[in-house]
Amino acid sequence: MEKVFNPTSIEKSWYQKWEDNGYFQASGTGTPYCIMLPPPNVTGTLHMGHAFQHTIMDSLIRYKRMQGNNTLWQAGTDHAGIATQMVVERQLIADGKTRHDLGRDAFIDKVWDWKEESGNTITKQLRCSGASMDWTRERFTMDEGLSKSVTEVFVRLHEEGLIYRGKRLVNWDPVLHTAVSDLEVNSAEEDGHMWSIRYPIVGEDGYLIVATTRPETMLGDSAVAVHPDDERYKHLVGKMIQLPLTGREIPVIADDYVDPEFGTGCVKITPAHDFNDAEVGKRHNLPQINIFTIDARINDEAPEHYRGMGRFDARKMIVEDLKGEGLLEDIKDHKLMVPRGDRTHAVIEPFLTDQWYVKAEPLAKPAIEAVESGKIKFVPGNWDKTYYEWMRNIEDWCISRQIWWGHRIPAWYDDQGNIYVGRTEAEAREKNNVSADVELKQDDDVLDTWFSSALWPFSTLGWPEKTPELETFYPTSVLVTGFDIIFFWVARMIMMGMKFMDGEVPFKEVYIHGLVRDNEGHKMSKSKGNVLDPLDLINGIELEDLVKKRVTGLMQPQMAPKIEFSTRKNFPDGIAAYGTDAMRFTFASLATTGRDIAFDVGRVEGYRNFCNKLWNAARYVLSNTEGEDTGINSDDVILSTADRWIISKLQSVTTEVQAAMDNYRIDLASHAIYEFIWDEYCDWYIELSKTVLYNSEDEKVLRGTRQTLIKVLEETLKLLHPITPFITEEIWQRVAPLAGIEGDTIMLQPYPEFNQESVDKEAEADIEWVKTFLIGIRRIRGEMNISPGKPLPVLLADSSELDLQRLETNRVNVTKLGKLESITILSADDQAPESATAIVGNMKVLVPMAGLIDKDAELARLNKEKDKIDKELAKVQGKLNNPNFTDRAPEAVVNKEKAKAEEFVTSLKIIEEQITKIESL
RNA sequence: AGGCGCGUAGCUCAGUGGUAGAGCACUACCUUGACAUGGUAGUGGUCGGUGGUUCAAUCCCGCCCGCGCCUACCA
Repeated sequence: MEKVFNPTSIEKSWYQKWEDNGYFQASGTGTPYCIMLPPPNVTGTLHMGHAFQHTIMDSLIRYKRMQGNNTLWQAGTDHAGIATQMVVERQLIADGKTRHDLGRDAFIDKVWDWKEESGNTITKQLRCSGASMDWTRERFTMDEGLSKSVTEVFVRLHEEGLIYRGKRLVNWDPVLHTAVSDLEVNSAEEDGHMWSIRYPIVGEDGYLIVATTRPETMLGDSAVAVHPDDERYKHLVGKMIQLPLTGREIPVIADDYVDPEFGTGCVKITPAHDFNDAEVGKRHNLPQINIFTIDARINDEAPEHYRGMGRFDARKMIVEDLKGEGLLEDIKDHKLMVPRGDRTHAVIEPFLTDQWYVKAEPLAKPAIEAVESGKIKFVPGNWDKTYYEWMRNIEDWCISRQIWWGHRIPAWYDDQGNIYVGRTEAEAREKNNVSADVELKQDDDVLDTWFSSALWPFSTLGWPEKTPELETFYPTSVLVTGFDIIFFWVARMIMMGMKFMDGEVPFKEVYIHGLVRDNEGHKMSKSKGNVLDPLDLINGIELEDLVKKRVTGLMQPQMAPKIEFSTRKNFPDGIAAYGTDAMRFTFASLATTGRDIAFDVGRVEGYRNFCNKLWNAARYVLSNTEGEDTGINSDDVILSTADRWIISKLQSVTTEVQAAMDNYRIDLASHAIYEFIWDEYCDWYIELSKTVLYNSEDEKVLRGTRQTLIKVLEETLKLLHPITPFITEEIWQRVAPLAGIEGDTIMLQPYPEFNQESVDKEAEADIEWVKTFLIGIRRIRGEMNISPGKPLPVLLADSSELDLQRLETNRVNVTKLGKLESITILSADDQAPESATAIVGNMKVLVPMAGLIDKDAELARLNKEKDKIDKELAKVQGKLNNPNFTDRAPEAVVNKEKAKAEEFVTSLKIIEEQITKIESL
């Protein structure tokens, strides 16, 4: 083995081997365990969020697989309608073309080409992250089977009246020329103005003043509303208003919607361009006057000289014109919430169109109950509140999109505009008795991408067919996803799953993880220039390449210098090739529930070092066992105390890791293994094993230590494998034969189980004694500035039988590891020389000071120790002197405190004696 | 406006009703035959503030301060 762990050379080949050998496929035996991969955008690339999420899922899947479950990790990608179409359209624009130049069929061909070309990027990158998903079952939301599911669901919902077509206001993206759902609109506060406009009253001299943030919509006003109880305007209700600039007359109406306290208490009502106004309009039978084209330009409903103008230009002109007519009361600066499309960032326009909707409430009801009843559990639990909040106030879902890339809506129209829905055109005709000579035209629209995503848990398993996979793996075990798509995806999967799988939930648990942010807690984004690419953490990147990557293709090129500066500052040496395992371990250790993670590259480095530590431990083990007699298949061995101790400790860590994994606490699992490997196995056990391997001549003892080194390492590798698959496989391949284990891969080995028989409390206590002894010596060395290599004579005073017994079994250990020259046992009568002291229980470990130790330094050391114990003792005694405590606290707690007090008193006594002794020198 | 969450060492974060922990960073010493991507020892915290419950609160409850997110919004 190489001296230094080199991830690149290790990781190369394993994934291919695993995949080629079919290790990722469900075994067909054991309890079914299934995770659905949240399908990434087929034309996308891997980002930190994926890497984080996939680390969690892969750790769970590998863990469950090793435990003997029938595990399926369902792979696949999403067609991501709008996002993908935009990418291809952008490519066309580069050639000076639009999709309309190509026509629908040619354009869709082009998108498929692009999907083929780039679609493998994401799946290749997924493989780099070690994700053990079943590629043989890979699905795409627009492949044949899934498209069939989509049609089936649409038709069935339509038959039940749960999908309908309606004309109403939608969120319209004037750049994309499509409707989008509420969820695809993000509102944010922006600076704007509030214009107050005078609306003359017909037949009177006065006017009403209305305030608006969107003066251009006045062209579509149908009324002015006041509050019914507003005394100021009561007399005007029913009168008419001369709507400026249009020549139209509109009524004054009374409606509770108006807040009399706000502004003048008069509101212009524009039912075709505002969601609230539409409601008011409905109540008062007001006409909806649409004044916009699909580009949000003024249409022919408006006075001629505004026609064709963009909405923002029209706004300017209208304000000017009002000013010219003396109808502009005033203009104030005003902050308002501006809705923008999440893809285009264009201001979304409430727009009157015909769209398809899913009636949400009947579907939401059982979906709410599924969570209330505990059939679906959120982890962490508090996310159910978010879910309920959304589901209980759910609005009908607009599912039609006026784009080309997606599942075309299975509805046909005749020339009278009648609608016929069917799985095919033929079925649509048949069901509705439409004869063959009537010409039908299919709806041009496609479905919202999330419509097909909502079916993912059962469509990928073969629904509507009753496949064995569906039978076996539905309901799936856990869904791992970010809170940002609870509404987009999780809620809709639950609704659709309950609906089409006979009330069965799509998954039993939903593990919600946080967002991956940069090391300062900021959201990673191209425009901020703080994006990390998981592949760069794995493979490394030179500074210059990193800078280049971050500053090219910026929407705001003026940010480039700032980004370059911070990049050079944060990564002066670029990024080292830390490897997949180190990256995964980092994500695992940060995977605490319910919290975003601030990703610090320093952590990755630390865990790369951990990999190196493990690597070198393995190197030590192998170099001392390969070609040696390990007695692996014989009982003719003697286990040392240290052997029995580490085996016992292995049981604890196994329990701890399993408990953590079972509770989705991958962070705790990774910490437990980290500590075991570094702090127990490497720091203590390997060091203790050296005293055997380098000194013992007893073959049985040697065999015992050799086989313990091997066996514990082998088990530890298995414990760790779900988190860091590559390094564990690489080492395991060398270690397993020595451990007498057959198998082609660590992946399919049984996961370690707690074994009561291996628990050895006596050995644990013995090694604790050794540790205390050695730490005491090291402290004296460290604080007295005694060189680590200098052999020390040591005296033991007040030693008990047990101490002496432990000394005998561990004499070599303490001598070698403590670099002791000699150990002398003092009897009660012996006069101890002036010494530095360490305390092991009731025993004093003395290092004579002659020529070694500085008096003042030792006094300082002792006094520091004394202060510490004084404080602790005072605390404990305070408790014990409080009758409330001794009376009311549980006996066990009181006894514990008493024991502590005794211990402190003893230690204090020893230390005080020492202080007196040394002071008198 | 409503909801959720966070505030623990310089930084990033665990944690527990009963002596505050880790990684990184920092200080000193050490190239000892797995590993300097290392070893040994050490520095560092009134656990945001304030009341309450309790024998005992960093942990449970109330209020306050600061920060973040989500949902819905008054033209």
